[in-house]
Amino acid sequence: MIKKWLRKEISDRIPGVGFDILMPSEDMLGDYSTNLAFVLAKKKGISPIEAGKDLVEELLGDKELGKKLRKIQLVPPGFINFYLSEDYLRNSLVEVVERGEKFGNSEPGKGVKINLEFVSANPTGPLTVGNARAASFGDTLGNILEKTGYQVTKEYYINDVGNQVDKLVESVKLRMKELKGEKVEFGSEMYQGEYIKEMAQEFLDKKIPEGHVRAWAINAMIDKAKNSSKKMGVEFDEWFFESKLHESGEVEAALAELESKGFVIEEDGAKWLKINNEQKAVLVKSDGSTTYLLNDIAYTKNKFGRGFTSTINIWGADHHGDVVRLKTGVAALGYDPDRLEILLHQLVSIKEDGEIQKMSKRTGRFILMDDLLSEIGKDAIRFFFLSRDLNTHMEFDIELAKKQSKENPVFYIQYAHSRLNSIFAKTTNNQQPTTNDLDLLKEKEELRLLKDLVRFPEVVEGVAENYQVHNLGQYTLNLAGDFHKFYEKHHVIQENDTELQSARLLLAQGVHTVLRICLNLMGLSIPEKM
RNA sequence: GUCCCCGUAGCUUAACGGAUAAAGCAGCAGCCUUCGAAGCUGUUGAUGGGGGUUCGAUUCCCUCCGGGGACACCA
Repeated sequence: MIKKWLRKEISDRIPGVGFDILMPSEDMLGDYSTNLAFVLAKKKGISPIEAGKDLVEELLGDKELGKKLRKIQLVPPGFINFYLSEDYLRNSLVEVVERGEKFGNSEPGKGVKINLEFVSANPTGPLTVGNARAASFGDTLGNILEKTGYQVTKEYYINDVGNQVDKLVESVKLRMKELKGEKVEFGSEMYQGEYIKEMAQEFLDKKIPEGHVRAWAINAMIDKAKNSSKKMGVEFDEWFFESKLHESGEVEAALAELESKGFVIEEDGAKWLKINNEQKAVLVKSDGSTTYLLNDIAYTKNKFGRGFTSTINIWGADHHGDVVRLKTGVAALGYDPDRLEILLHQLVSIKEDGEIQKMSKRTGRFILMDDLLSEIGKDAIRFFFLSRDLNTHMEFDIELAKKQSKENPVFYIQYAHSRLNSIFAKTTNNQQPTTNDLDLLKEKEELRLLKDLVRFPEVVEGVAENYQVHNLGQYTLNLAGDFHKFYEKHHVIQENDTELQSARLLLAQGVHTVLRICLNLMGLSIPEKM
């Protein structure tokens, strides 16, 4: 990890100064650089060039540094640029190939248990595009956290209690009556989707007694969710039922604890959680039933009780108002609210006839994850979501998405991987790459690829810290692009130069390895041929 | 009314407060007699408006404009 190493080398020499290690976009400007001279200049009241001079001279005098760096330069307006030595880059390639799929594994998360909760859609309808966004993101974030040493449990919370499920059950029962020929009023507050009718028909065929419709309906919805998730390439470790919290008395216990600690006020026959001087939120309704808030507080306590160091919840942005409430509740129970991290993703809306429509399970207006999967495919969907920031607002135009799926950059990445396979398949003259002739790797495109590979562990650790999962997608695209450029210009297979072929084969293996790791982290398939 | 998010090239998106704002698609001009043209090369083209902080602002602050979302005894 060059970045950390540089930071240490610098701060050891100049303690007490805050600075950044940057990665310039232009090769000319170095592989890494620092703005330290600007910071120092300000502190001392001198020019950045003046301020950086001593440090650069000191660094240049250090022979140890010279093993990794070939050049250190102080350039106007005051950046200090570092250039990696070619030998260092070549030697790193050996590590990539030797570690294989484990390359980039690290341990900042060692011993930390994370509960990563995502999708958690109400079991009242099929999963939709919005859920696909959370699924793609959550699954990949989990994979990356695991690669950096965290122990991750991917969890799906099922709200199998409350108004919404009651309505679902009611809707199914009504449709069943309707199918039996009874005249029913099917109000607009009922769930309108076709799947309700299908369930009703199925339950009639199976002669499910009315008293069991509830359990059957919930189970059917969960099965649907499991199925869709699986097709998206997401396997949850834990499906957690809200009803469990009620049955075990954990909800009541949480309430009692909040009350005893003085955070609960009673008003209008309901019980409220004090948020601050102006705000309060209902915990127990006047009819005695509990709200999602109290349930969620009990749920979070339950997670901590299960030994998780922290919990990361991925929610749609429409729940942003709930963040403060839940954190307040959790803090009231005496937990550090920072142990509860809530990531919000902006909503995915549907564009229909040029109009933006809000998706709603109740009205039956939504794009299903399953439809998307069959029309566009898992890889294109996942990469579509993974290459965008969570804060990006998306208007999903399914026609456009279908058109664009053929041009989805994911194929660009997979193609690079297939091309590598072709190369390996052609080198049947059983030549195994050796590490002897790596000096032969000196073309611009080769060095570019080496730098990409060296940077990979930093990208992974970066995402594990800042949750900017799309950085990985961007990195992978970049790596694939650099490989395509190399491929056009230089040949791996060299009939008359076995040393060069050997060196390039090793480079090809390095790229192949990292591409596979990236594709796996993002849950994308790895076609050997295309 | 209060709060959150967004506004970057014709379109979809990038850019820890850093250097000449980066890609893909679309457009234009080229490249298949050597590992796969799902590729490569060249080219046109952008930070919504106005202030401020800073050595330096797409990024932070204020304001205006435009868009999305939340402000329930629904979850």
